[in-house]
Amino acid sequence: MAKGDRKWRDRFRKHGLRFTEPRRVILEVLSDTIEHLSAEEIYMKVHKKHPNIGLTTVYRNLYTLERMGIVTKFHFGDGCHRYELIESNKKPDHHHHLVCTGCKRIIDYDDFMDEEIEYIKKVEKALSRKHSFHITDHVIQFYGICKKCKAA
Amino acid sequence: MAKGDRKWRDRFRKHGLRFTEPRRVILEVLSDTIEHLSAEEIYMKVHKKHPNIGLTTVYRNLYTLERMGIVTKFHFGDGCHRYELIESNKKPDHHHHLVCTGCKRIIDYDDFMDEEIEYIKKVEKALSRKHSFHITDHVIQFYGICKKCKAA
DNA sequence: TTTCTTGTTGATAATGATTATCAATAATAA
DNA sequence: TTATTATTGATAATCATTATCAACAAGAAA
Ligand SMILES: [Mn+2]
Ligand SMILES: [Mn+2]
Ligand SMILES: [Zn+2]
Ligand SMILES: [Zn+2]
Repeated sequence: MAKGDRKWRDRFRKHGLRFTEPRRVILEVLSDTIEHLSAEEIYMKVHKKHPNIGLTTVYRNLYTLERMGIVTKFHFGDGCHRYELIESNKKPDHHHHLVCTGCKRIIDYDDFMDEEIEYIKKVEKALSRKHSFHITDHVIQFYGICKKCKAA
Repeated sequence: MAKGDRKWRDRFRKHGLRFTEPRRVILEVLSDTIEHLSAEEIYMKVHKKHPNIGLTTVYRNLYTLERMGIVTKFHFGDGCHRYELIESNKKPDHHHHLVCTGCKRIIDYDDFMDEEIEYIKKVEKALSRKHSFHITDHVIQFYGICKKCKAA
């Protein structure tokens, strides 16, 4: 087992789960990309090097990874869910999205997070108080037209 | 034709479309609710008084209404889309959402819009500049546990 | 090691939401 | 009236996602 895999192994173990080959490969695919892949797309990448791993297994494990807090599932308005590693060395940790309604490109950003975090904290506090609502998460997405689509 | 319907009629006409009975009924259902209904749920309400109107027609017209800028389609994480009149006398005009992950309740809010609008404007401007991205819309949703679910 | 228990997988079938087809019908224009 | 075009409802089809289930593999117990 590769060195870095030890960490994953332990993490799965803590949940009473096993660190299997399909899981390793799925995590590899997610770690290697900057994109926001759908289950199908992840499956295709997995399939190239490991044609024996099935689509069902991909779906199942994405759900597992979600429950473990390793990946997040998004919905950007095309007909499917898209997955992203929560901690990746290819992306900012917590970030929001710009979604181009033209070409469906998704842009990660975290460069105005100071203001955003401040705002979010404020709103969360006020909303929690007013509606007795315990906020655990949020989704912030801006839709519009990207550079390339504007030019075209 | 009822008085208020004249306005709708004209609005459809401007798009080269006709103000039909199914469309009238769908708009009626959307106007009368405070909820965030799915196509299926809208169909059920429509069906009660007009059993001849089909589900396909509901879907088709929701799409039409969306393109006309009369309704918005949301996705709150359960398996379907939910529709809301953009201008309603039962709801704040532009608003954001609190989504309870326990009971799936959706709470509209617009009571911190001053801060939010200010923040959104700022971020939009900065993002537009930095990524040459023309922002036309946004989605802001807070997820968490509502009052009732907390108590239970 | 052998056995036992339990998590995991892949193939397949099933589901559920949404769309495409298409012939019949209704509204508008000519 | 006639011609044109929009709309509808029934039906079948699609697409993403889940449920089933028997075969398999990892880890624990003996
Ligand atoms: Mn992202
Ligand atoms: Mn709402
Ligand atoms: Zn684009
Ligand atoms: Zn709740």
